[in-house]
Amino acid sequence: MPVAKGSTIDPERTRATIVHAATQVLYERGLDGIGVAELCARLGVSKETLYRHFGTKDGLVHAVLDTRSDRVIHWLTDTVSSSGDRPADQLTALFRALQGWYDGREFRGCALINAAAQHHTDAVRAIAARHVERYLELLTGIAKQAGADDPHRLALQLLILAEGATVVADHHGSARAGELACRAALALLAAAERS
Amino acid sequence: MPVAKGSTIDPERTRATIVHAATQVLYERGLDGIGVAELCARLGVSKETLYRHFGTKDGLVHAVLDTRSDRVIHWLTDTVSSSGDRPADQLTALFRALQGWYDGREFRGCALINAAAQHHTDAVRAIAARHVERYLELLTGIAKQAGADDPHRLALQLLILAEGATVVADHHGSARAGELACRAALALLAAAERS
DNA sequence: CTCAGATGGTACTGGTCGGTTCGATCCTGG
DNA sequence: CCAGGATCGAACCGACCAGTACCATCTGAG
Repeated sequence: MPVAKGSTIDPERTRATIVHAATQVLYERGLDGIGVAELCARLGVSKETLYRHFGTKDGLVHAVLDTRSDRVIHWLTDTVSSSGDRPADQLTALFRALQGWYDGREFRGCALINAAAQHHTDAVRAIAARHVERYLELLTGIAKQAGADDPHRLALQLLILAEGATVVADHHGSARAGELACRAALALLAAAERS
Repeated sequence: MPVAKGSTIDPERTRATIVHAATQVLYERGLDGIGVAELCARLGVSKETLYRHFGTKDGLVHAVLDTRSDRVIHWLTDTVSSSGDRPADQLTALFRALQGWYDGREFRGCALINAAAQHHTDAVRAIAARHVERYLELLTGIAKQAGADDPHRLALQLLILAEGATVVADHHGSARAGELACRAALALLAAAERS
């Protein structure tokens, strides 16, 4: 069956489908933990199609990481923006969302940070750095809204807590990592608001 | 020159030398970023010697990670124990040491965490988990000495800060990650001591 | 002095992996 | 109905890599 069974020919959709499916597989197995052949088999796509859309395996990896970063940032942004105006509530919602992620069976740490550890190249590290930057912007917004005297400092501390909780949840398996990071975050927030 | 230039034949020493040199190279290049052939060339060792000592490349990797974990834990333990009895001073010394590490040109994040991201196998993950566990023990000692009502909770939060600072320092390049994590740690410590 | 063991150097192997190519088949716009 | 593009499946290639084998050479103990 040269063309996807019932689906119409639509390169954009094919590409999006590949990216979406590859995101899961590459997160689960690691960037180098699966070859292009097996990857294509999993995705139900021929190698030629994959290479026509992404050029190289690295091309696919970059596309996957870019869209993953987008999805994560949007997910967290939505979580925060739909939890009211109070910074404390926003942080609680954010860390609660993270905790839910940690509790999932497929949790394997932050895909972007992991990717940078695996492919220590400028391109991948740049994607990871940009992801962290956007994460920081989100937290800076909360810190500013809280009226912290040094919102950038507070935001960076919140970022440290969020990333640290992710690492600890991954390697210590503590189901409380998100909750404990949340408590710490609220304590820092309260201190910043008092001054 | 079949035997190392001036050095005596001493398998134990040879093994230790290989582990020491490989630790740096594998940290810098990544576990899969260098082949056995090039690795041996860098170490000034023949492949046969390497395989006689470690069996497989994985064997070398495990030995490297084990000793690296030992070194890091001892380094931090010494840093803490040589900074007096007050928990606040101990934490300050610990995070100051971390900040010094972050500032080094060769800094690439935590080697153990990175390794687990690269080789997502039971063996490597177990080494990383054990490393985190020992890290936590060190911090639990400080938390207990501080008289925290829930030392395990405080220790886990300190661990989150330490690991988070390492990640942020790696991917955000902030020279302040260690300092800001330290401030947050001291705030949590003070709160725990008050109650 | 001699011999066993440790080591270096080199060549080789079997397998895997990224990437290419080709022909056949199926959609879709005109 | 037809032409062009998208896709599949499979074969293929060159490179690289982990691991093995062999031998010459060196060290150190007795």
